[in-house]
Amino acid sequence: MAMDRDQVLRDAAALLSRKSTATMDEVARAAGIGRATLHRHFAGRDALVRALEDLGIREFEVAFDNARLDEGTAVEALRRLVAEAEPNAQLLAFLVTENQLFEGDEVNEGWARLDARVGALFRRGQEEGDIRIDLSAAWLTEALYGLVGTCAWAVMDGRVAAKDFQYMIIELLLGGARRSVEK
Amino acid sequence: MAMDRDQVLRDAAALLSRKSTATMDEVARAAGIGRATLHRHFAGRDALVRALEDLGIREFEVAFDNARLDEGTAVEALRRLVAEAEPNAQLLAFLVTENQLFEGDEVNEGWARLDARVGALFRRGQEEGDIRIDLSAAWLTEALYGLVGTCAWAVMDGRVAAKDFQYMIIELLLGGARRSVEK
DNA sequence: CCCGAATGAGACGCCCATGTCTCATTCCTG
DNA sequence: CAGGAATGAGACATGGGCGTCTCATTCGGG
Repeated sequence: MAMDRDQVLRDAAALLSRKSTATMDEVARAAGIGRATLHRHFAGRDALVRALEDLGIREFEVAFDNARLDEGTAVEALRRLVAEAEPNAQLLAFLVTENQLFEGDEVNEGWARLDARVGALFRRGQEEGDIRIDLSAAWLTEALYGLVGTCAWAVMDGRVAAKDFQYMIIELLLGGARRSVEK
Repeated sequence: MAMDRDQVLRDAAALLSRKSTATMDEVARAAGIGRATLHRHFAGRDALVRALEDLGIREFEVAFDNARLDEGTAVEALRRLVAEAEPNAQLLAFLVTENQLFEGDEVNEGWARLDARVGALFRRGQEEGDIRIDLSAAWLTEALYGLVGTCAWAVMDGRVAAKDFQYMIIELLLGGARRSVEK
């Protein structure tokens, strides 16, 4: 029928990224379907959020695959990763803040997988001597998520130009704000 | 009487930082007062959040003052700023995510003042030649907030040691993750 | 010591989002 | 073209949090 589960999830993500308290009715309208239909496919709001979580994890698994994190230097891989993640930055921003709600109870294992891949990437960079070892891989992982989410918000609010998304994140994350004579 | 408005706000902030959906009843219990008393002092949940916003802005105004943003180099001032902001990092993390809800309607002007001060600090650093000019002051401001919030979450989740708070933020923000031969 | 103000506990009623259900309609399928 | 499945719109009951109120109790100033 007209109902495309993944498209509905994407529409829901687009709305909830901006207004995390949106009603099921608002989500349904945003997706162009009836509230009843929304409930037929997602047992409830909770199930919808879980589905969004699954979608996000799937998207980022793919993004990670496309970024070929194992090829080239870790720095190069990181650049590719940010580029691949950009289309789903809003979804990430939503899920990161939403996850604060899941207080320990049954956190989706997918996040651990993603964390592990990002963490491994930073560790590889550290072993190769390209990434500082005084900043833990765990923190760099969190910081990457945080910066992506922050930049996604900044773009939505018009404080950062959309075209600068990748540059702002990568340059700050890798090079920092301080101006150095020679890197 | 026993009711200390500011202390109640601090208790509320401590709880809401961890569980942003906490009930008015939970907030009251966390503050050690009755729900009725809480309502007597704050017209409603919305008023409570606004009061928290005011508290946060006041705290950061003071933190900014204490950091003496105009003294020394911008980089030094930034270090002092992060140090001064640390005690209120959780509150900032809460307010930053909560502010996403205030969709344009009557945003507290205090944020603009704070933004202006941080932005001016980064611009000063750029003019002095210590801060990169290819990263806009607006983005650096957002990134600072984002990193502080992210690190606060990471500390709460135990992914970053509390004692490393300032170091992780300042070093990443200023120096970036990339290891350079000489700065 | 006394009196007034503030508090805590609880009882309501209200509102809104949720989740379920029905029924007419539309759409695909065979 | 006919039948069945899926959808949309709406009605309905429910729950939970919110806001208000009352009343007994406690605290503190005079």
